[in-house]
Amino acid sequence: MASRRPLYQRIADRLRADITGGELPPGSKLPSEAELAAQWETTRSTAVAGMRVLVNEGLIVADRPRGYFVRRWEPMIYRPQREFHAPEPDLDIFRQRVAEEGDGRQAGQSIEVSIANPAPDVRDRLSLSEGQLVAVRRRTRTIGEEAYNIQDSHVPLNVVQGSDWMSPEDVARGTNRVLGELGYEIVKVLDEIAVRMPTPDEVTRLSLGPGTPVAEHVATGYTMAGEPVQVTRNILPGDRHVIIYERNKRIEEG
Amino acid sequence: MASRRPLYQRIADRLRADITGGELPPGSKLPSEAELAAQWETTRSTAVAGMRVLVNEGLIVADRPRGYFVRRWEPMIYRPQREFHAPEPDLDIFRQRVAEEGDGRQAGQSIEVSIANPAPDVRDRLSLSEGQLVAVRRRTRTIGEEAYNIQDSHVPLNVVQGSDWMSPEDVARGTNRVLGELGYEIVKVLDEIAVRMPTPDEVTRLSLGPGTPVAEHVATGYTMAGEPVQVTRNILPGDRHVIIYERNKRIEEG
DNA sequence: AAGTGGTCTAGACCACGCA
DNA sequence: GCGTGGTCTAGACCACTTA
Repeated sequence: MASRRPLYQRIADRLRADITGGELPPGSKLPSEAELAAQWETTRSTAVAGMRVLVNEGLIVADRPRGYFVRRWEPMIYRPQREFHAPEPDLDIFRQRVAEEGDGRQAGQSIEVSIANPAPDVRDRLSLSEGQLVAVRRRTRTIGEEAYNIQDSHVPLNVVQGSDWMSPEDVARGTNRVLGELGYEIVKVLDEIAVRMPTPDEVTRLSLGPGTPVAEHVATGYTMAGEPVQVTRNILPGDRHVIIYERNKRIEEG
Repeated sequence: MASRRPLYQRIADRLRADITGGELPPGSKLPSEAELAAQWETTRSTAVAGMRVLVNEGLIVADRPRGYFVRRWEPMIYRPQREFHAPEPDLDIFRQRVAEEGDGRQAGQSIEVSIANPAPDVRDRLSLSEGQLVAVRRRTRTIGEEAYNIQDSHVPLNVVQGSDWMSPEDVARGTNRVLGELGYEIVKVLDEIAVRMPTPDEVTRLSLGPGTPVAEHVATGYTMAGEPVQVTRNILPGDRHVIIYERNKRIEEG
């Protein structure tokens, strides 16, 4: 019997089918909890449980007190590879996208620089000994009021102390070039991408809705000598980014 | 006042702090719902709501009727780049990992081949016209009884019809080499990685717990002539994979 | 048999934004 | 003021596993 399936899940199943099937396109309004309770001859609590399933799947959002709506999906392109070439590559895509939309929202970023004890995973990746400090460059990219992603770069303090790397402003020539000028040109990068649910801190900083996972992209930059000099952690909300790479066979085999 | 924060969230906050702070290490048992309700002088329903928060964050799992436990995190390395060189690269890592664990679980895979109408996004990426069919090679990798990831490869039917590509067995020399032998050597690959919550179908196929996001990795392979010949979609559960890339500056600029 | 989480009922009061 | 979702209470019955 299919009716062994709990009622709140059957409610969710039905609405999910309507959404993926196109009967309820992105942006459209769903029945209210009270209406659903009536339709299914149950209480509001059970209807609430059904809606919660879809919210946690990232399919719908509650816009109180207007109601539930089918979520829109408009990801931005994210290309880790480009960062080698242009100083602020995806910020360009970023601005371009907003310009295209013409909705008056401004793309921007804010930068903070500080000195800190590295987190254990950063210390590991930079092969630092206990007590060694790092400079941290924290950048938040925004569109309108909304934060789009967070990037934290970490470099051993002795490498960048007193340089432009620590300027809390946009460095036009790119911070990687600054590292090069300091004698620490990055020639190899290791990218690690993990997928997880956000921490509560990330939820507030990125104003994430429930059911929105994040990609955590950690790029470790190495010098010619094979020494790690920079660890950059990007937090990318899943509903706003697609990560893109290109690979060429001949080059990789060369 | 901090007590403006809903009670069920304060319950979740407290337990989350104990988990991330190390007081409740991975694998340890949490209080039962009844115990929590008593401790916080509320009803079980509210305690349930608190636990649901942590479950949806992927921090804990309910192992009924034993109780709630802090989730363990043991990801596998996933390297899209390796696929150019070895035929079954991460399956090796796969087997190695299981061997290391020595827990008797067998790593394996099952393969199914079929002919189908391509999904719209696959048709797009392969630049097919309406009505053109594709061959689909669907592979599920397992450890013990548990599915670890799903891979669906799509190639225009006329390219691989009658070849080994369509054999529903492990092709030792690799399916990419088969494509090469057929005159469609892949020399460039575009990787797209999206992050989202799983569909109900994926939840059952991969036996995913709640609060587990997935990475959807779509690799489109191009021939020397720049024509797309193969679209491979990998679904990677977030709790079991870390995606790794390596980039070299000199090569990329060459 | 006891204890666990899973589901469900039938209510209640609240903050919020819109008409 | 009204309808929305957000939260909460005080119960209930169930399936399942372990002791």
